[in-house]
Amino acid sequence: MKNALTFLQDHGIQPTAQRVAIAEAVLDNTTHPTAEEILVDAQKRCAIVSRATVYNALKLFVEKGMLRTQIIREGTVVYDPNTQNHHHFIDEESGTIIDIPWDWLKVQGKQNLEEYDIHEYQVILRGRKKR
Amino acid sequence: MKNALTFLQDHGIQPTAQRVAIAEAVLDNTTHPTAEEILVDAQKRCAIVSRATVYNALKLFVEKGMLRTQIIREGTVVYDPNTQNHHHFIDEESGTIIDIPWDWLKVQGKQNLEEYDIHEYQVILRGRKKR
DNA sequence: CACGAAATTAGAATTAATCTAAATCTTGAC
DNA sequence: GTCAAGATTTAGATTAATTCTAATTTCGTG
Repeated sequence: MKNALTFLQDHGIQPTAQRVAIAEAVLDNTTHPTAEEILVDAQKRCAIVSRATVYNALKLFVEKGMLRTQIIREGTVVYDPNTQNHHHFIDEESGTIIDIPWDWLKVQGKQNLEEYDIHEYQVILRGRKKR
Repeated sequence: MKNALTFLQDHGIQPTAQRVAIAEAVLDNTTHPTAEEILVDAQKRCAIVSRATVYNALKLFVEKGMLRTQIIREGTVVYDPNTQNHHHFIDEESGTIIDIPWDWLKVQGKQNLEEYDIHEYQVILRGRKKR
């Protein structure tokens, strides 16, 4: 369990009651929540938090490298506390987004892309999770 | 240059003046346009086309397998007339989305995903195009 | 404690997309 | 050819995600 207060400080972010609540709502959350979901969760954590503050804080957290956004769901941005390289699997039945460890997959053939300066990449997989 | 009328018929779609204009606007378009961009283009092609009709027609075209949607751009769906498997490169400077041929890249290690039933996947790359 | 900067806020504004219900075409049966 | 049934189109209302605005509150420092 990450300590939200320490985490904010480590990223050079002035901690406030609202930011701590928002950080707590997102830092250990592996479900790839939307801003709206984070708002609901943060409001449960005692602080008075407005929608605008959630959007402001998430934008700041991303700028400071504490979180990343992922463009994976139609119509809405999701937030990802996993800032390491990784891939994503999307369950087509439930919409659940699951992290896939970076070293599970290898992408070969990037020498074909010499016209491109690649900053980052990931594999996006869609299907169903077995059980 | 694909013939829009024939293309509609081949996909079991009743052709109308509006649908032909919309199909022409999207079928040879490799820029991954949004519905709004397709509306503007279709309206130039002489037919009277409303926004609702563009959304209706694009939804139908996707259902019939004539187009695919891609979730690549923040906040909006883009349409892709390339229904073959392929990857995407996104130029971070301009936002331009470029198709990368399927066989330029190989993804290895899918045996690590035996818990998952994979229907499709693609590599999404971000960076800058050199010139 | 006072002051200026930073943070928060409610609500308005914007944008993409969907919905609604009425108007307008087609098409096939006769 | 005529007409009803069904398909298509439409303007505008609605919804949802996000950003903006401008006023208020809180904070850190001297």
